[in-house]
Amino acid sequence: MVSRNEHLNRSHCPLALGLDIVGDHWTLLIVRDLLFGKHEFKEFLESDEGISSNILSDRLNKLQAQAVVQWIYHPQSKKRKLYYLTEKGKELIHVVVPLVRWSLKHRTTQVNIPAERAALINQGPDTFVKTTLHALTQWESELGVDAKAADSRL
Amino acid sequence: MVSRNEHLNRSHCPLALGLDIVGDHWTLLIVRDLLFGKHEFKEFLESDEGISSNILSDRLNKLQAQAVVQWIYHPQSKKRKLYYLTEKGKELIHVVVPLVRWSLKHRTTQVNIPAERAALINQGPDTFVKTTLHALTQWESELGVDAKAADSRL
DNA sequence: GGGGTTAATTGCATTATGCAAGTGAATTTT
DNA sequence: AAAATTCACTTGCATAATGCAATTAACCCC
Repeated sequence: MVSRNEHLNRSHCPLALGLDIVGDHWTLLIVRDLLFGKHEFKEFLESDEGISSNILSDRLNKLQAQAVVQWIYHPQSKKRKLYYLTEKGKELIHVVVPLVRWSLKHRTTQVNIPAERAALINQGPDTFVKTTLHALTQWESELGVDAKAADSRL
Repeated sequence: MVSRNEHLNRSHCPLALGLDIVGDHWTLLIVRDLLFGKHEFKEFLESDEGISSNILSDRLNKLQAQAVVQWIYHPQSKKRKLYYLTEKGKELIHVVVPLVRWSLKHRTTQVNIPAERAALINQGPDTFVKTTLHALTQWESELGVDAKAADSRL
């Protein structure tokens, strides 16, 4: 497994602790996919970002270790895993949305957002957050998952 | 200079673009110091995080290239530089604060925050943002700096 | 039981980071 | 005005993380 030093010299500043979890190029992109309804390894791999499978595997492990992500087996197949965000993970939406808003406001290059999502963003950040989280809760109840439960595997 | 690939395969998702700028271990910690009134190379070096001088130098250059940071000479000395946040840079406070809040809410380890800052945080995020930004504007007017101006060096 | 899927893991080249030491210009001290 | 010190970097080098392609192992489907 690829290992990331979480830097022993680090202060105990909460920002530094947060950055130990999400302060890299890939982690929040995976969280974004999870927020927007992707659940499988293959789906993350095939997203436009072009993440490679070893990095994806490493980040999913680290997110599990931080209780941001959990998974269950696909109900129809033991070889497929369905990853999902815990409550802690879902709350990262409050970090992701401001970063997206900052990026949109100050970008110098072209950006592409799915039309449906752009429409939702235009209804304001609060509606966007509420709608996005509601869709996840919906998925959880269909799959019989409890995102609040502690992971017995940890 | 240390160089960071901004990953040519990247999608044009605004989150990915934002992460190309702030998606690493150090950048937001430097922004935090700038938000809280630090201005000199030496001050960043001496912060509790223990950043090394080559990385600090590299990140300050990248932040300047992204128009997040600018600098002027210290009014009393040509060998000292005073770094400061542009408007674009100051708006990163809307990313930093939610990440700190997330971290405080979900931390498993002890954190240390300066007493004065903890008191300010407890007045709520909006007051915290307002007070922090007001202090920066204050500094700017004392130094005769215009954070809104485009940097002619770019 | 052969072929295809899915979720990884492995090997290896490239890139980034961490640390110590060094540089050079600008100030301060003597 | 010479020497020492401060400040903002740079350089060299060992170590760690990343990117990419290829491979593996378990599972499912027929």
